[in-house]
Amino acid sequence: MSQKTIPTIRDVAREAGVSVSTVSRVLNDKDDVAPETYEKIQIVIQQLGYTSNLAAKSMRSRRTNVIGMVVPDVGDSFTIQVMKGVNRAIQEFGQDLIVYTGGNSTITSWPAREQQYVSLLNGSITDGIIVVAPTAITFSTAHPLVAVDPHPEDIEFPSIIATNRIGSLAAMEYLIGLGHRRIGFIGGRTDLQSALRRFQGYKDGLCQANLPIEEELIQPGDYTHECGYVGAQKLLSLANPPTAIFAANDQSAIGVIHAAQKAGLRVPEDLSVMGFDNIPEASYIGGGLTTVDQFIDKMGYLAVQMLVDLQEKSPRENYLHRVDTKLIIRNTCQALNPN
Amino acid sequence: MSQKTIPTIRDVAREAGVSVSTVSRVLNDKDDVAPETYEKIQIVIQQLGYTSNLAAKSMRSRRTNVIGMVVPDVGDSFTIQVMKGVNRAIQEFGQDLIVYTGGNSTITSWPAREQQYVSLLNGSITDGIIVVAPTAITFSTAHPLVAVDPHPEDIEFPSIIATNRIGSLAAMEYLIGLGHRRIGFIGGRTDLQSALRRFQGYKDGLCQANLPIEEELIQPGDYTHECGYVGAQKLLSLANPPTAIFAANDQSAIGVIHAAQKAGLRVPEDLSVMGFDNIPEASYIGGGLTTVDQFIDKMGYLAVQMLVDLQEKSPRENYLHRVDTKLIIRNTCQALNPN
DNA sequence: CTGTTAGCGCCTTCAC
DNA sequence: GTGAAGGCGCTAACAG
Repeated sequence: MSQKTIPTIRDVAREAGVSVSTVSRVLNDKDDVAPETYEKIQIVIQQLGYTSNLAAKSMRSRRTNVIGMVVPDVGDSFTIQVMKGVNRAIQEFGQDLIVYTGGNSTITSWPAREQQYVSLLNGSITDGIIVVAPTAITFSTAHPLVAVDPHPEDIEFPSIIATNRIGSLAAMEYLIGLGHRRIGFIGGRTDLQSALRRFQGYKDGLCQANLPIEEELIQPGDYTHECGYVGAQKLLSLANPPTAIFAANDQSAIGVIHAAQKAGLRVPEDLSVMGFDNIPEASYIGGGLTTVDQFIDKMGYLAVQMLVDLQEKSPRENYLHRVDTKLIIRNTCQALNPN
Repeated sequence: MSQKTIPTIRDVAREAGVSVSTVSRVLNDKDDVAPETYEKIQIVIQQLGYTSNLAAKSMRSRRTNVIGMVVPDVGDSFTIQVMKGVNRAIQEFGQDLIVYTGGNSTITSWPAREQQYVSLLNGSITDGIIVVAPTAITFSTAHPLVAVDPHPEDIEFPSIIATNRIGSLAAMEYLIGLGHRRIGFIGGRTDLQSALRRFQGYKDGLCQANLPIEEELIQPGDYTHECGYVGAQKLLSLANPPTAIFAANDQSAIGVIHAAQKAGLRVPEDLSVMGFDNIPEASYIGGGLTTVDQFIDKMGYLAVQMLVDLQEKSPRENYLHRVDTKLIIRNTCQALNPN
């Protein structure tokens, strides 16, 4: 808050005794500027503390080297993981990053606002944009766009998706391999693709082993700690309770563990618990939560990479990028002891 | 990616058979526009999927209702906590949020880039800005700016700081109250104000109890898990090892616990461990990490509140806002058993 | 090498 | 109530 008035390119020009365009040239390393002129202008820029106005700049020029990101909520753990990967990538690629989120929850629905934010940023401030968990089915933008974990099936933009079903299936195979036959499931937010596919993996896993899908073993959820806690309580109070519980994400798996502890059950001796996500906390829970890593941060990293690719080259064929999942075996699952 | 060409205000005007200025008026709910004209324009906007260009818009008008945030790293846990609070606040205040971080680590130093980002955003795209853990000592901006946990002492802008020293002192009083006399310390990043003040609290705590400050009990650190691990190993291999270790943040406290486990020590039976921050993971570590909550998210929330205040009213007196810390007693500290 | 001339898309006077 | 003109700060031709 030193100077109350922000210097413009014109101030620099006047001070340096040159024209605005010359200043613009040194600003963008364009054309050839006489070394002395260059020097002089640099000095003036320095002493005036001049910074080019992003708004004005991006209105005229093509490349801004700023990548945009539209997220539903900067506090969400999935989003945060993605951001970490994105952060890593922008440093590597020498880009700047703008994360946009709207708190202005007026009339419009989220899909509509999503689209609004995209066209707000992309092509004006940013020259490429990442949308996290988009629910909109189409975006109107002239600049590259990459979606991370999109909700709709029939999207028409490049996107990065996790192999949720496969990871979930692997988890089930592991549990079944340990001898578990009654496996409870805590669902995720049904409005998210990821949750649906994890659920599918659960069912496929049972099917594959010729085990029945029992309604009473399936609890709805919403990816929160609480739903895991509540769901587990219900499952554990069943006449014939499950010997293992598979939660659609780590957050709810933690809830399950807490519910088990509350009920006096030991994990994994009395109950095996499987999560999904491998969030940072996971390695600390009850000696290490067995879970499925879906490398969320890698998704963010890849998104940036795709964007940069898209900017350089023209659209490639490979529009859908799958990120592998991996079963992380820790200490919350154990073989069913035959009693 | 439906339409390849983005509609401008002019397209809307032409389509609706009015002038640009009229469209601008309905866009901003300015003046009086004939209801029918208003209606018609709204419809055209809808069907064209028009969104006003942020860059152009913010270049002309005063209020954008967008709050900016400049952060060193969107992946950093402190930053994330702050963002959570900010996110909560913007929803409440009906603002949008732009988080800016630069990966373009070219020539310039971080303080310089910090300043650059601020003037880049503020006044052009945003009409108020939050800088997290700024290291710059001054900013040139005409619009409100609030700093969260600033590094320098002699800042001249409104800021929100945690009462690090007091919280740290409380932690020490607690440990000493439990009977500990040899208390190890794992330091934090010395370039951060917070770390310095936590260290001060450690020393003050010892002083206050007439205990000596012993160099060998103090390990340098950098707020990482690893430094906690390494530091603890050194402390525990001392001829006369400490009975308690106070780490400058939770992350390193977790490292301490891991080192203790590795060394076959039980926490808290054989070693008490105290953290600082109360990050989400904290409640899961070893039955719950005893730590000091500095309500980081609250700092973010307050920052937004101050900003909005600053925008409405003129500068107030209360430029420095302290956020309380609170000792969170969990299960990693216990009374020294006299053996 | 450098200055001049046009705008980018939008908002804001000022007329009508 | 509405349109026309001017300009925000900047970059991209085009002249010199």
